[in-house]
Amino acid sequence: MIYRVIVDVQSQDVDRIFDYRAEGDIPVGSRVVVPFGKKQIEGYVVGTAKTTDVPSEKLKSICRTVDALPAITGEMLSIMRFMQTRYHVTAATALRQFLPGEMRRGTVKESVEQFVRLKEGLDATALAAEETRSKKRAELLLFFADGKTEKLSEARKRYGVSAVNGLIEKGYFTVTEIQKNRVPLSEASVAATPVTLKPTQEAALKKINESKKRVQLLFGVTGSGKTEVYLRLIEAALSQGKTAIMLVPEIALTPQTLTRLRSRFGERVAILHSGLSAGERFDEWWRLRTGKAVIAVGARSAIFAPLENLGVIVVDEEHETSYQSESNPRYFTKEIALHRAAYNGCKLVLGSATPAVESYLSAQNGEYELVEMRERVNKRPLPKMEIADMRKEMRRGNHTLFSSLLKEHLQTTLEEGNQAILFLNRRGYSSTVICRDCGYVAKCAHCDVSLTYHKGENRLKCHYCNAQYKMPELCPECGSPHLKFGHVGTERVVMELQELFPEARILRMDNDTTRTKEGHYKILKAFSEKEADILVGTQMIAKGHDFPSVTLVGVLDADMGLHFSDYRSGERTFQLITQVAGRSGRADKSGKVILQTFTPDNYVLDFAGRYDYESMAQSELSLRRATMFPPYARIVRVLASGTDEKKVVAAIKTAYENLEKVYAAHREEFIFFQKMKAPILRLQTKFRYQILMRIKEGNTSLLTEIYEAALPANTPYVSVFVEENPNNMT
DNA sequence: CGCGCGCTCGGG
DNA sequence: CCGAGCGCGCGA
Repeated sequence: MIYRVIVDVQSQDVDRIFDYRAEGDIPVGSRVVVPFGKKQIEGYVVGTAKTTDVPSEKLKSICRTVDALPAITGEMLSIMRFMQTRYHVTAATALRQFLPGEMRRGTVKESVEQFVRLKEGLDATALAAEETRSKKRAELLLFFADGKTEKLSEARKRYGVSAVNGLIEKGYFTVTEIQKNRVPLSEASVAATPVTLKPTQEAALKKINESKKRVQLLFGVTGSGKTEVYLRLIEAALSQGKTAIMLVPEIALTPQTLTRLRSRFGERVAILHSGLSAGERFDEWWRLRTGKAVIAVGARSAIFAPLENLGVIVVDEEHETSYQSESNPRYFTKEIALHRAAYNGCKLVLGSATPAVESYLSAQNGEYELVEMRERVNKRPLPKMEIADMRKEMRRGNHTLFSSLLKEHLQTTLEEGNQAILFLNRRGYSSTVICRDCGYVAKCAHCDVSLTYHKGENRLKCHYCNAQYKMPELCPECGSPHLKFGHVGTERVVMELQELFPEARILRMDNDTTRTKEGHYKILKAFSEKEADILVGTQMIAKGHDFPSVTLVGVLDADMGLHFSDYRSGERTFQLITQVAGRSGRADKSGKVILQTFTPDNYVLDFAGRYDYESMAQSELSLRRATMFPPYARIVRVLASGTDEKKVVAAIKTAYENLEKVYAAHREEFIFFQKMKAPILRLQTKFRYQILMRIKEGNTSLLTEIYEAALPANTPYVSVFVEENPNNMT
């Protein structure tokens, strides 16, 4: 029998099928070891054949299969083909998404922790004296002289692998294995609390179930109880013997979400996300692949969960940009979800309080079913928003970060024993350090960006590559001591806030305070247990947390982002404000939101202040239709990046020459076509040049031509790739 | 003249 | 991606 094999090498050069022969019967989807060139490598059987064009002297035999059960299902092969044509990634790259990394590396043993100790009755001191040839061995023996037990990995780290293994071989040590418990959050398996559905939830469920459409856009205001609708849909799928995937954006992967699922579905839920240890990830994957778990929950990559017979796919907070992968393989999670839904004949449910306008348009077109939930579960009105005009504040002589309106409300909130959240989308103390005398700006040595001052550590940090520098006392250019700080960050907000309210207990939550494992969770827990009065944070505090005592939300710079030239900035600002506002007045207390801005009459703020999503969407869509931006056009960016600027320029030139031919042949399909430096020329020591295009929407063959023109410009020194509607244009 | 590195090519 | 084969440039 001839087996058709994809070798597990992520390179365009070997992205084709290789034929092998083998005795016996190897199921399609099996991982196999095959001879390839001089070496043996892993591959995937993607098909069989009776004959082959390969001359028989070249044809080699499969060495062996790797797993007891084929790792790759028929559906995965179908997704693989989809990804190959849609995103022009290699088959191996696509297939890798389906397997936990530790499975490919064969390091799955991690669940077992090995320990060593000296064998009983041995005299370590005497043995050490005999080890005259190796100092390491002698030290090692003395370390264990008191009979202590240590992790094998730790002993190897301290005394070297060869010394430890040598003495184990000599029989001086006993090695024991302890099985680690790896079911994450297993303690949360509480019995389900039956919830009665509110009429709006009931109606939404009914509409989804009766709809003939594949994609359901569940548009529900914050607090309308979308999660319960998801749970019911999942429940219904399970009762039909089917499986389910629920995706949440990275940041919303809070223990709350997981606990809720676990408490309803217990051990049938498997969690797939980056926070798990290698062993945990493998175990969860295996439980799904073998059918022990039937619900996969996780961020973007969980769309590749090894489930068969899907009954529903849920994408929560569907507007979140984290559903778009920004590194290889670059894919759109919702497109893959749609492919899976179609393959399984099940529904794809996209949920949001502020859908992406693209999705909203699809709903208006009738492509998606629009399911609305306009009422909050607690029947409370959405918190009232007030706009604080910071220009007036300035004129009145208030040069602080806080408007008088916000100060007043903070005061009363604190007096009433309630909590407040202040939102500012910039971390650190100050985002720029400028010399008043010569205009010098502190810049990163590896990136073309200015450095952010972090007062706590008294250091300058690059937010793009994490490089750190010490804060100069004098200007490095002219020696002036007059260094001033530019834009304010969260760290400075906390300091000024503390001066204003010396009694208040303030917590800060941003990338700096959540760096440690579980730091994120700890801060949220502390705040929800009322260990603090005010929470100051960036983006990450905006998502789906439920703090019953929060009655005030302040957005310190509501117009930030509106000044970026990104075509989505208006929509994003609206989404962010709506989401932060949703943190206020969740339980029985009514809430208040204050938007501080220098542009109070901006239409986006006006729509946001009135929670008028439809008007925002209509106005955004007509603007984008007029200016030919997504969803009416597609932005395609070809980026070349590498450390050698000359080579990068050469590569972008090659790509440009190829693309010019495509442009010439389809001029009427292009709205824009230009070669240029990337907005940030250098990032993490790599130079970046780009070709920016905008093409009319809906021409997939043109898109293919663009990929095929651009990708051959790749070299070993310059990576050239294609991005569609990129989230950030740095 | 010899070696080393960098580029090209093939892998079933 | 990785190793083999080969050509060219530099150093002894």
